Amino acid sequence: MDNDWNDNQPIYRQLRDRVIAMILEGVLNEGDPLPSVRNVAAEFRVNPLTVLKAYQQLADEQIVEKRRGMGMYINTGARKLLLAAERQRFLKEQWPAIYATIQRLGLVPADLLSPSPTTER
Amino acid sequence: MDNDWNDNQPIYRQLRDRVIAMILEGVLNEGDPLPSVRNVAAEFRVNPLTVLKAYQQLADEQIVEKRRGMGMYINTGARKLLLAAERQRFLKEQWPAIYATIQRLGLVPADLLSPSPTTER
DNA sequence: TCTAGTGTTATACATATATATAACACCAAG
DNA sequence: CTTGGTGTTATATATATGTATAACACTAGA
Repeated sequence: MDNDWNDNQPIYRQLRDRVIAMILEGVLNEGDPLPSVRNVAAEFRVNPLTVLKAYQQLADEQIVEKRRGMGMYINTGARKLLLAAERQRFLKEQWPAIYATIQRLGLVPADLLSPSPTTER
Repeated sequence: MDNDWNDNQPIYRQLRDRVIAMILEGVLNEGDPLPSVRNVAAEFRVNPLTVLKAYQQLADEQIVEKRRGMGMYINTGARKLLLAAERQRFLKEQWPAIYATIQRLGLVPADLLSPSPTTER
C-alpha cells in the first residue's frame, strides 16, 4: 500500500519482481489469477500501462497465461521454471558484483548471511 | 576497455561506482587526479557529458575537488568518508532486498561463498 | 602569446520510462 | 442485450538518460 519504489529500477520491473517474489514465496500459486491491471494500478497509485508492461513481460517469459476478457493466470510449472531461471540469473548477473562490493567495503559475507548475528550460539 | 554496462543502471551511475570502487581498492589514492572526462569518454566510447555527470556527482559528495583548468582530484579523507557512507548505504538500502532474494531462491551460503558455483542439492 | 590539456555549457535529437485520459475488444453473469 | 469485470490500444505530455557537435573558460608550459 505504501510507495516503496526504488529509484534505481523502473517501476514496471519492480512490479514484475514483486509478482515473482509472491510466486516463489507461495503467496500466489499455479492456476491463481494475478491481481488485475486496474486493481494493482489503483492500489499502488500507478498508471495501468505501467502495470500492463510488467504483466506483459511475465507473459513473454511464459510465467503467466492470458485468458481473453478474464485475466492472467499463473502457468503450471511456473514456480519450478522461476526457481531455476532466477537462481541462475542471480548467481551469474547479480551476485558477483554484490560480492565484490561486500569485499570492497570490508564486510564479512558470512556475517551478512547468518540470520541473526546477535543470537549466535 | 570492454563495454560491461549493466542495463539495470544508468551509465553515469556505473561510472561513479567505478571510481568509488577504484578508490576503495586503492587503485586511486587521495590527491590523485581522476582520469579526464575526455579520456574516459574516449576509452569507454561514451559521451563526455555522461562522464561529466558522474564526476559532478562525486564532486557533490565531497569526494573529489575541482581545480579550474587542471582536473579533478581526490580529496583527502575521501576513502574514509566513502567507507562509512557506502557501508551504511549498502547495508540499509541494498542488502535487505538482496538477502530477501537469496532466501526466496533457497540459496545457502555454500552456494554463494564457494568458488565453484553449482553444488549438488 | 600560443598551444594543449583541463572542466563546462549550449543546442538539438533519440529513446526509455511514466503519467493522464479515453476508448476498444473480449467474456461471464444477470 | 446489458452490465461490469478482464486485457489492450491510442494520443498526448513530461522527465530522465544518452548521444552528437560545437563552443567557451581556465590553466600550465613552451
